[in-house]
This record gives sequence, structure tokens and C-alpha cells, in this order.
Amino acid sequence: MPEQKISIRDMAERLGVSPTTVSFVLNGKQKEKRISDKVAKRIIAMAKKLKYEPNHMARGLRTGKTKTIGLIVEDISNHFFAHIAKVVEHRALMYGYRVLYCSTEDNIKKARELLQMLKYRQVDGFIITPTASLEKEISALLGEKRPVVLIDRFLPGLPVSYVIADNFTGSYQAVTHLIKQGYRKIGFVTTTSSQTQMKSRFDGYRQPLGDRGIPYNEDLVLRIPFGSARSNAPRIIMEMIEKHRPEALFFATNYLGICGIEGIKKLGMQMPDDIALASFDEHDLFRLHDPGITCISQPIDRIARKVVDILVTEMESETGEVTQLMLPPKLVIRGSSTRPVGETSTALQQNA
Amino acid sequence: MPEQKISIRDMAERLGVSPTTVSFVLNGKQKEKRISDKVAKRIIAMAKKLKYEPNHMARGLRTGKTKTIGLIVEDISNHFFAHIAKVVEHRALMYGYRVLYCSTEDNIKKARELLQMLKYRQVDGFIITPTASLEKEISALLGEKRPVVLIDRFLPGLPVSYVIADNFTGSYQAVTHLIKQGYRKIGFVTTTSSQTQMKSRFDGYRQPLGDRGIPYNEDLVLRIPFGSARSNAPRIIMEMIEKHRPEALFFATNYLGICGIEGIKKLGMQMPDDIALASFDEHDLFRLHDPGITCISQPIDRIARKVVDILVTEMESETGEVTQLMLPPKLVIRGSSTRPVGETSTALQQNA
DNA sequence: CTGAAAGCGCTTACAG
DNA sequence: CTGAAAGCGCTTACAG
Repeated sequence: MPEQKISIRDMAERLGVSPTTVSFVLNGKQKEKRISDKVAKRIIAMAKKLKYEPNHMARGLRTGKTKTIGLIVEDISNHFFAHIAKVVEHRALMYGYRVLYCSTEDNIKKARELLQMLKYRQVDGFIITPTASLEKEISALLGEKRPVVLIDRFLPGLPVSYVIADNFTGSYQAVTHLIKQGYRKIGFVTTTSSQTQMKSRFDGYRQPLGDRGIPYNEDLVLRIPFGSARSNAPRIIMEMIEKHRPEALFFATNYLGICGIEGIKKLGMQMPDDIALASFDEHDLFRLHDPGITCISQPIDRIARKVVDILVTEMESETGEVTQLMLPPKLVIRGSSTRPVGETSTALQQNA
Repeated sequence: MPEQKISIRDMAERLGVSPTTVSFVLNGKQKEKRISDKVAKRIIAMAKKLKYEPNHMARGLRTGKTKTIGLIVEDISNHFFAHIAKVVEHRALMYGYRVLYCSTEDNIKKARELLQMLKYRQVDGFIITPTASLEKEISALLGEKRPVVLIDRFLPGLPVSYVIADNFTGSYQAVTHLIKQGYRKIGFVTTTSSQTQMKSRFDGYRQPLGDRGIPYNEDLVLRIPFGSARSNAPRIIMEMIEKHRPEALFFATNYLGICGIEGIKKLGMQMPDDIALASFDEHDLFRLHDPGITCISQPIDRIARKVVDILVTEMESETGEVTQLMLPPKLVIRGSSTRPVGETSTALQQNA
């Protein structure tokens, strides 16, 4: 097991050629630089024999490229982002890129620091779940011609690539489904964020109410700050349910849905008899809860793959193209929202 | 917004001092190198004004240090590892280290490639969830004096640091609890892995049976390969239940437990009346399922923090110390395993 | 067809 | 108290 310390110069000396020639051959520029087949073959054989590995730092210093992508998510321990990360990593590897992950925890200050750190580490490109108020920093990246693709949400007005789910349609489908099941007093539990994904989910909640003549009631909309979610959210949701007695609740994210289930459980209520429920995002809990939780499943794999494809294209071609992609989510209907006795509509059962 | 291209040389020229002096001051060697306060102050002021950021690659090339930790987990999308990753990232940052993650998917070949890649990227230290048969590669790392800490499992006989949960005791507690509840025909669903964590969990299953005079029955032990888990596991579990009719099942990991719930559900069986259930690891599904799923909760935060502490100590002191740490898990008793009418024992309700 | 040389930005022995 | 110089390992314009 050789200490991996073979440099280009070492090999050049052993072979009696110049480091230049070795570098050319190893970088596949044999033809372009018209290196003789004989020399090239000897170089390649030697590199293989010595298990030559280029020094990443040296190459990076020289070329300014690190073959690394920075991935900023909101929370790596969230089911949605953990899966995104996994697929991004896998896809990036196919292109020869590594991924440096980090989580903002929806904290603007932390997001700024991470951006700074990734710049300093000279990642070649960025995949960013932006927090609010990150326009200036993203603009700066664009100004420096650094490839950026946003994910999950975007920053209106900024000419930057993104891949998102069609959040409006997702919500719209879920709420329409609830209405068709006969529910009219439908509540919406969301975050305090006014970013695009949440705005669209809200619009997709409100619109079908209007379309079907159901009055919008602000009392039924609950906004819970990101930070307090884990600790207080179930309690806050319980209070809202007790105070306003919604017939159905639609949750804007999986963790809110999870907190909702917890709250409903603590109240001793049954789904869907006492209250119906639907949530954005898929989750093992939604799939296996009894009853199953109706949800809007985002095409996680496609989102993640596309975001890498777009970023890699941008990193390697530097055309400055802006690609904005919106992928359709899927309504998965389960027991939590289907009226017991088929009262109003057909109750499809779609299990994943 | 200045293009962050200020180098030490730039600053040296502007200040009329040498790059050496600037470097010394910026690296906190003012005292050691006896740089005058006046010069030092000017350098620091200039660095601040110009928002100087050292070039990471250049520094890495020169020093051989990257201030990066490589973290190899089994599967970043698994609840346990996702949380580990989050805490490791956070803790590492406190020490000024970034984390490069990757998943082995329990594939030896992929593990080897990742190790190779991280070496090539010159990470300063490794946190590794080893797959089976990785002894040679880990030994090689140790031979090259690269700091390594294993997590979740270890490789017997290798003098390498690790942080793990006390898997034996965890299983032992869970199975003892089931026995105390009056269950005797207790099945165990595990992976085909014979690595330490699985071996200990198995031993912790078998031992209390013997202690209480319950015969060990090989038919009640089901071993499911990692890869097939997601697709076939629920079906395999269903078949075993139908064939051998265990009164209770203990699952060796959270994803197996999830598959078990799915299988039991498809069979239309009720917990704990038709079958009792407990699982290693915590999960939202276990917490909020109705009934709640009894589980062995690992001290994820402590494991992750400790593993970083140990690694950083090793990276910065290079003493070659080997620290092997085993942390106690916690039995969380829920409805899935508590005999309905307190038949045999007291049924504690511990909710998280 | 091949090589000598410069330089990426830093750190650090060495000299004074 | 400070600086000139070498060198980490690579890539690439330039020269022949």
C-alpha cells in the first residue's frame, strides 16, 4: 500500500519526460498537444502502477475549480431535505462533483455565514434553499458569475435558476379534495414565512374556497414560526382547534402535519370523524398512520436530479442561462380525509 | 461589495510591509514572531477593511490541512443518520471544521470509493459508519496517521476510537420489558449484517430469553438484507408472522420497525392485542402512531457531539489515543407493547 | 512532438 | 523586529 504521495514531477523524473507532458496526458490532452502514443502509453501505465492521485488542493489553487457543490438546505434532519440531499449527492457524483451540505435552520444570519463559508471554500456552484431576505447575497453571487440554482422556493424578481414543486396546484388539489368530501370549514396551518413556497401554498388553499363559494375565514389560518415548531406547535394547534372547531385542517409542511397529528391525538379526536386532515409532503408517518394521512407528495427525486443537472450545465458551459422549473406534485388520498360513508363524493384510495 | 480577491501580497504592498509579516499577524503569531504592535494593528485594520479571506486551497496546499471532516454514514435519508449528521455538522462548526457527508448504502464497494475520495480531498479526519469487511481500509488510514472515529458500530480488534450506543443493554431492556408484559413467543427482526451493532442487539434479544427460561427459537428470528428492505421487507415480515405467529416482535432498526408496522397493518392485526411490537431507534412514526411504538431511543445528540469532540482532539493533538465510548440508550415504553389489562405487570406509560 | 518556466496564494525556515 | 525566498503540486502560455 503505497503512501499516496506520487506527484506529477515524480513520475516525470522516473520516465525521463517533463511534468508538462505528464500533465497533458493525464488530462486527456494527448491529441490536442500531439504527444506521441509511445510516451502517452508509458505515462498512463506509470500512473496506474503508482496509483497516482492528483492533489486536489494544488489543482484547485491553480484552476480555481474544486469540483465541489455547496448545498444549503433548511434542515437536513427534515424528511424532505434529507431525501433531497441524498439524491443530490448521488446525482452530483455521477458528474464527478462532491457535495458540501449545510442547514440554515431558516436563520438568515446562519444562511449568510454559510454562503460566506462556501465562497471561501470556493465551491464551484451553489444549490440554495433561500431564507427570506437573501436577495442581496444571491445577487452578489450572480454578479460574481457563480452558478446558483435555488430549490424548494425562489426569490421573485431575481434572474436565477430554480427547481420547485408546483405548490399552488398541490394545495389547490388537496383543498379541493377536502371540499369535495363535504368539508367546508377548512383550516390551514402554515409557517410565518411569506416566502414563495408558503405564499403559493396559501393561495392554493384560499383559491378553491372562493371558487366554490366558501367564505375565507382568517380565524382558520394559523401561522406558526419555524423555531417554535418542535416545542409548542402541537399545543398551539390544539388551541386553535378547540377555539374554532374546523372540520378539516390542511398543513403546509410535513413537520407541521406531524405536530398536527400530535395535537389531534392529545385532544382525543378521531380522524376523519372528528376532524379531517391533509398535509403537504410525504412522510412514513403519513403513510402508516391509522388512518393514513392524505398528502401532497412532491417529486423529490426529480427535483433533486433536475437541480443538479441544471447546475452542472451552468458550471460547465457558463452560458448564463436561467432555467426555472416547476414540477407537478401528486395528491395522495388516504383515510384521514375521506368521509366515512362516501357522503359527498367518491373516496378513492391511493396507496403509495 | 469587493471582489474577494485580496491576497496577503496585496495587503503587504499597500502597507509597505512584507507578506511574511502579514501572514504572521493574521495567524496570531504576532507575539511569537515579535511583530510590533503598530504594524500588527495596521495589518489587522487593513484586513478588516478589505474583508480579507484567506485562500483555502492555497493554505491547504501549503499546510496539508483542509479543516474538513469526512463523515461517512450508512444512509443520510434515515432518521438516525440524518440527525447524527445535523449534530455533527453543528458541533464541527464550533471547532471551525466543515463536514463532507456521504452514504455507503451499506455497500462495501461504495464505502471504499468514498474513503478513496475523501483521502484524495485530503480531509483532516474521518467519522465512519463502517460497512462489513472494511478493516483493511481503516487500518490503512490508521497506518497513515489519519484521525478516525467510528460511529454506530466498530470493528473488533482494530485499535480505533469509536462512539456507539450500548446496543446489548438496549435490546436487553426492550425484550425484558416484553417478557415482563407476559409475552413469551417473542420474535426478532434484524438485518443480515453480522456487524457489532447487530450482533449486540441480537445478543440482547437472546440473553433475557435464556435468563427467564424461555427457549430460543430460530424460527422467530428473521434476517432481512439491507437492500431489499424498502421494497420487500413488509411482505417478508408478514409471511413470518403468519407462519410462526409470534406474540411480540422486536425490530433491530427503525426502518425495519417501520416496515413491520406496514406489514402488521396489511395483515389487519391490532397492536398490542394481536401482536406486540418494539423497535430499536426513535422515530416520529413511533411516537405518534396509535398505539405508540415502544422503542429504544439512542442518545443521538450525545453520540454525535462526542464523536466530534474525540476526532477534533485527535486531529489537533495527534497523540494517537484511542477512545472507545459506549453510551446508554433509553427504553421508551408505549402502547404497542403494554398488555391491555395489566395482566402480568405494571404498564408504565412514558411519553417522550 | 516536447520542455522550461511562471504562477496560483499561502506558510515558514532562515537570515539579519 | 522584519523580509527575501523557497516550495506545496499542479496547469498552461510560450518557445522551439
